[in-house]
Amino acid sequence: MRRDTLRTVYRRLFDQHGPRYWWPGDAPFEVMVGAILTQNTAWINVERAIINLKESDALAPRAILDLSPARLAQILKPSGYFNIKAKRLRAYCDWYQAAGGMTRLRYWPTARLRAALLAINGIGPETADDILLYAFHRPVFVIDAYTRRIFMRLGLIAGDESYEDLRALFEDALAGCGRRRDVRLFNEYHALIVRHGNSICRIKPRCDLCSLAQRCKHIRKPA
DNA sequence: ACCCAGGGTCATA
DNA sequence: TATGACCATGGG
Repeated sequence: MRRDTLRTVYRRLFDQHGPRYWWPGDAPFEVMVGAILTQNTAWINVERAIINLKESDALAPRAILDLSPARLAQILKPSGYFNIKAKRLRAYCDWYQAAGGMTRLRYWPTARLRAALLAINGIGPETADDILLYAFHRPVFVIDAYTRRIFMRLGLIAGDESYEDLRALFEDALAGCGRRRDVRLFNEYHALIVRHGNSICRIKPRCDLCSLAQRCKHIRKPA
């Protein structure tokens, strides 16, 4: 994929939606929790679960580990898949705390950090990359379902590439402006993709971005 | 009454 | 390695 193509798409998205100021939520640990809870789930429901955690005074690894599995599941209920997610969140906290939290992990090189995240049960490539980019500020490009859909519709990818192939594709094409700027760009780019996939592209048959290419197909099939 | 959402794992073939 | 079942709530 050409660098200027990706930058053109970025500019279109940015002009259309403006800056996103991601990740929604503040502290790194809250980002991590959100990344796990948002798996195949609407963000609004994740927010409710995070509010529950805050109200239970449990938005911290130690506090989460102190909760019973049943109690944690109850707190996570609005985010769906609550039994699975309780287990995954607990597994994450186990690792996070054993590793010494941010004060230690911030010195880990990205490759090691990524491998460690992927080794946790319930943390797949997208969740790991969300955490790497938005909590650890590492220059990693997050690939999600929207990324595939939008760029497939633009005719820029086939759509059946592996996660790693796509990630390398985007990173290689976009990186190289310095670590700090790469992180900033990857952050905004993924946030814009989600924003776009979330509303406009789903509602309007042909949005401005999609008319970049002629192959704009609807997400919904005609009834 | 559908469809789907900012995925990931596990069991089969 | 490649599909399919499964997890589950809430909004449109």
